[in-house]
Order: sequence, then structure tokens, then C-alpha cells
Amino acid sequence: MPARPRRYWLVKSEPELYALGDLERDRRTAWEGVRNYQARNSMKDDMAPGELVLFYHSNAEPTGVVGLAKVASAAHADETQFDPESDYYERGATRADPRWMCVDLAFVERFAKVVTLAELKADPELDGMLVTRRGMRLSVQPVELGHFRRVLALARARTKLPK
DNA sequence: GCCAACGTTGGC
DNA sequence: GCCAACGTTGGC
Repeated sequence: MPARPRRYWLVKSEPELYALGDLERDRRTAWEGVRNYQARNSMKDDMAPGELVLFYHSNAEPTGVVGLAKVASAAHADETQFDPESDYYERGATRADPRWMCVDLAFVERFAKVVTLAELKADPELDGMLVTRRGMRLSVQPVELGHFRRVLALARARTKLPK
């Protein structure tokens, strides 16, 4: 049976709520609180352990891709839906019939420099990348391999220092 | 803080 | 099933 091709992803997070630095400290976390069906379906149906994830800071200064994470579990129920104290509580969701699913993410690396949204938008090789689309709010989104590689190249480019 | 873009809700 | 109203996301 042929292995299915590896996929690449981008997740958004507001650093005031959960920054890449928090993931670095925690090493691994359940990607809870996603309440959008398209994003949920990506986690439930399409993400596989080991796949790489661009970690993007939204509502930040600057906004952009700040590092890399990887998928660290199969999909499982998002526990916050069962907690009446949680902002993400979902009335009627049960463990037998959960509505919201998530995966665990693990820290991989922090980029030496942020690849800003402005850079992403300005790069012709990234034409069509979802995160650059105006009004694109999807918080878990697929990334084409070519775009993924290009973002890594931008992250690893170094300014030439004068002699 | 503004507001455009989008997703969801609910009246009909 | 339509669609207006509303709430949220997220860039700027």
C-alpha cells in the first residue's frame, strides 16, 4: 500500500493567547479551542503525526511565520468542549459523540527571523498561498510543498554582513 | 480602534 | 431554504 503523501500546514495563534514561546516551553500541547469546521476537518481527517506545521502569529507585531511545529498525535476529542467552565464549552457534546477534534502539536524550531506577512505577500513564489489572501481567517490551513519550502528558505536567508 | 471579510444563527 | 443580523477574525 503506497504511503499517502506528506502534507504541510500552517496554524495561526495570537501570541498574547499562545505564542510559539509557550509551545517551546511546553514542548507539546493539544491544539484546543479551534471552533471552525473547516479547520477541525483538517485536524480530524488530514493531519498525520510527523507532518510539519508553520507557526504563525496573528494580531502581533509583526504578524508572520515565527517557527516550525509538527503534528504529534492522531486526532482526538478537544477536552475543552466538555468543560462547563471553559470558553470553548459545547453544550451537548459527549465523549461518545464529540463535536470538536484536535491534534497535539510539538515544538520544532524558532526561526532566527520572523517571515512577516508583508514578505509573504511580496514574494512572487508565494502567489496563492492561503495566508496571504485578504480576509482569509482559516486558523488551520494546508500549505503547498513549494510554498512551504520557500517560507523555510526566507526564514533561513541571512543578511550579508559588510566586511 | 476601525472595518472588511467571513461564518453562524435564527426568523420566516 | 433564504437571507438579514450578528459575532468573530485579524490586518492595518
